[in-house]
Amino acid sequence: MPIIVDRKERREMVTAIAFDLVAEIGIDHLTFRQIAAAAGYSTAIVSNYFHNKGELLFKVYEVANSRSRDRLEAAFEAGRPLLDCFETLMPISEESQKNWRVWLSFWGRVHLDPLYAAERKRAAQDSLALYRKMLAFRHGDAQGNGTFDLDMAAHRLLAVVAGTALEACFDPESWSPERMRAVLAIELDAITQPAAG
Amino acid sequence: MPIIVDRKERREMVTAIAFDLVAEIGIDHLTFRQIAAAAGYSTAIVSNYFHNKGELLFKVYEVANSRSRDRLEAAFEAGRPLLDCFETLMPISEESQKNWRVWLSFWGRVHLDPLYAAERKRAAQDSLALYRKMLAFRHGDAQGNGTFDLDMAAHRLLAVVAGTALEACFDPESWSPERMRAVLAIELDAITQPAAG
Amino acid sequence: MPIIVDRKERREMVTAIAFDLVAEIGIDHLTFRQIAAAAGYSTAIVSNYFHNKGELLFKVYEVANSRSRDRLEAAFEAGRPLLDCFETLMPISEESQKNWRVWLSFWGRVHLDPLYAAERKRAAQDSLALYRKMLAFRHGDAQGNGTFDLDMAAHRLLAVVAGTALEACFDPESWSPERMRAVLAIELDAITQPAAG
Amino acid sequence: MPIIVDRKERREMVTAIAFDLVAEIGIDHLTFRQIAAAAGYSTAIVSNYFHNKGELLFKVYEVANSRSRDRLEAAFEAGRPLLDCFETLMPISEESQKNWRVWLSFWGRVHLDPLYAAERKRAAQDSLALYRKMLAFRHGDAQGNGTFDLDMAAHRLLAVVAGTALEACFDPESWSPERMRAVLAIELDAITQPAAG
DNA sequence: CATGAATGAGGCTTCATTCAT
DNA sequence: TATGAATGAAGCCTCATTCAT
Repeated sequence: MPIIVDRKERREMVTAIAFDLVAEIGIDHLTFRQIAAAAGYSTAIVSNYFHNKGELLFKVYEVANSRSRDRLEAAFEAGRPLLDCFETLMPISEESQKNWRVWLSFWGRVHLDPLYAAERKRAAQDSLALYRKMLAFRHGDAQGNGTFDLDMAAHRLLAVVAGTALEACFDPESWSPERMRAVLAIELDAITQPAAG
Repeated sequence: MPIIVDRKERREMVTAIAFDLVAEIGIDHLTFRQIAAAAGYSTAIVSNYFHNKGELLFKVYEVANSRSRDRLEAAFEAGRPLLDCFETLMPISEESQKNWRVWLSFWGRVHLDPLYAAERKRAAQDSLALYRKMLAFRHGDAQGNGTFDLDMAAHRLLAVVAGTALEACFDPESWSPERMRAVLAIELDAITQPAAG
Repeated sequence: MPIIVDRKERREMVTAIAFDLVAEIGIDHLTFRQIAAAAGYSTAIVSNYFHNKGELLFKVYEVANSRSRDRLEAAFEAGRPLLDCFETLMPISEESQKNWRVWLSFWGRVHLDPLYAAERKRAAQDSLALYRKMLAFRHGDAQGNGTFDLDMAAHRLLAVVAGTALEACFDPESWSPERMRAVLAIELDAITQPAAG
Repeated sequence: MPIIVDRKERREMVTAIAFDLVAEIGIDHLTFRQIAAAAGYSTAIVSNYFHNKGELLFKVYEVANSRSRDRLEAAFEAGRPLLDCFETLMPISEESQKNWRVWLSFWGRVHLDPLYAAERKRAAQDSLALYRKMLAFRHGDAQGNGTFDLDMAAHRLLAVVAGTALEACFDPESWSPERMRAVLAIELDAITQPAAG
């Protein structure tokens, strides 16, 4: 009997390697040779587990979305303060930085490829739903009066989180972790104020 | 007597064509032939006016930055309300949408290429400076007490503007022009409140 | 106690499967995986029973020759009229059609590979011998005078049979079964006429 | 000004080279490298003048059909006897032999590719039309009575010509030029006999 | 100044074959 | 005996770039 390999596991291994490579060298320079070298296999390893390069790339993109979502949800489920939760999304830790580099590598094709467009939109809606849940759970009391617009709050939060992290990716000196945390804190505060939100 | 050609003008013409093509088909599919065909010249038109493809691409990126900056500054100089000014940056008009698509196409390489990293940082600093100026000029009176942190306000604004536009690029149905305007309006309000900002 | 496998039987099974696949998809697209899938075994089924792909392919070609020969001989031995006998060679029945598709797939390499050249020539000589026998047996009376050239008659018949079937493969609408039969009939008649042949 | 090249002429040059190579080494071994080497250019020469390999191959097949048709028609127009005309189709001359090798290389894909199927059928109908014309012109007197079936005669001739040449390709020793000529002669005679045809 | 024919490097992909189990 | 994971060679094709004109 030959070595039995868990195909799913192998796919995830290759995907993880590709994920790191995309973060490190970008999509353009991501070749079968690069992946094979990083994985310690021959170039055919990719074709063995994916129909083509495109399938692998899309998987990498999906992983980027699910990983960050998982990190955020885990922090929330652990009962950590909202500020801490959203801080996990900032490009501070190694993991989160890689995530943002991968995202930036792929976002150029979102408006060109319906597959990516759909996945990006799905992820955004997913985030909005989670944000609403988080805001409602922690600041449920703030919604005492009917003026609090939860959906608007979630949208504001999504924009602030995305914008802060985005700019921090490009100008980390101007956006120190403390700065990001301060901006998130003050915005979270503003957003959850009944009168304003 | 040689044919007199305005090299600068020609470069700008080619750059503008490349700009539109990047927005339309992305960097990956941008070939010399595409540019030549769109320009009505031979493929050598690129080599003749640029050292190589990379030089042209970087020029395109610079144009993306300068165009949006120009639009914003023009609106401000025209005396329009801040909200209107920042609205010009949202992916609503054809021009602004193209701008965002070009940005998204290039941002994947910012962390890989020091040239792009420097230009991106420069543009960010440039934006921050302009934002500070705009906030100070229009809401100078709001800074009555010394607690108003202009730099923090500019950073917040930068994040909100970028994040709103970014998410709107990917999920325009969820981010109608009205929604964008509403988010910008409420955030501008929050940011310029002496107590909060 | 090892598993007892009839190697010869297995080889024939694999060959038969490859035969059908060649007729269906052609040699170029015939892969180990295709064969394995059709046989319900792993791709190693081929390597286990043949030294390499070439050996299997040649076997398929031999089968094509022997099958058609068997059909023709069986019809003759059954005492059926010559016309009926040769009709079994026309691409009318499913089996015969497959046979022709396989032949056409392989004939392109006859002049490139001495192995195939030899087999093709052997099959042709074999056919000629059988045709002579058939003509002599059924129309022996027509050879009353010594002018009848049996060898020439066999050659003419070989050409007519091959040519009719060949053209029918490519333009079945123009070559209805009735047309084929009519051509064969009139040619058989002409060929076996003492004066003419 | 660069070297101006007649693209049509270049395409024909490459096609002719590919034609010879197909006859010499077969389709399977026909690679861009082979063609480039034979043409004295780089491998890109093919892509420069054809959209892809398939387009070139189909062109080669079309050339095979048109060349043989031209040879036959030229002989007929020159007023040569029918026997001489059809002799030009036999695999005797270098040119005709190459033609048959090319045909045999391609016929394996006729039933797999509608493009080839259509072209093969077209060529067959074209041949039939020409054969009818030739038979009618030369043996017009034989059609005095209404029993002569010109269409049937053309079909018979097509089968005989194809079958004779086909078998001669595979067993040239048994099918000497004299043998081919003799078979064609006797068949032409039989076919044009009013009573029989 | 402008052309476009030609190149060569490199990418993705397929597949017969090997080999440890 | 039978498996199927892994390989490596080779194929097609694209494209930025060069250069003679």
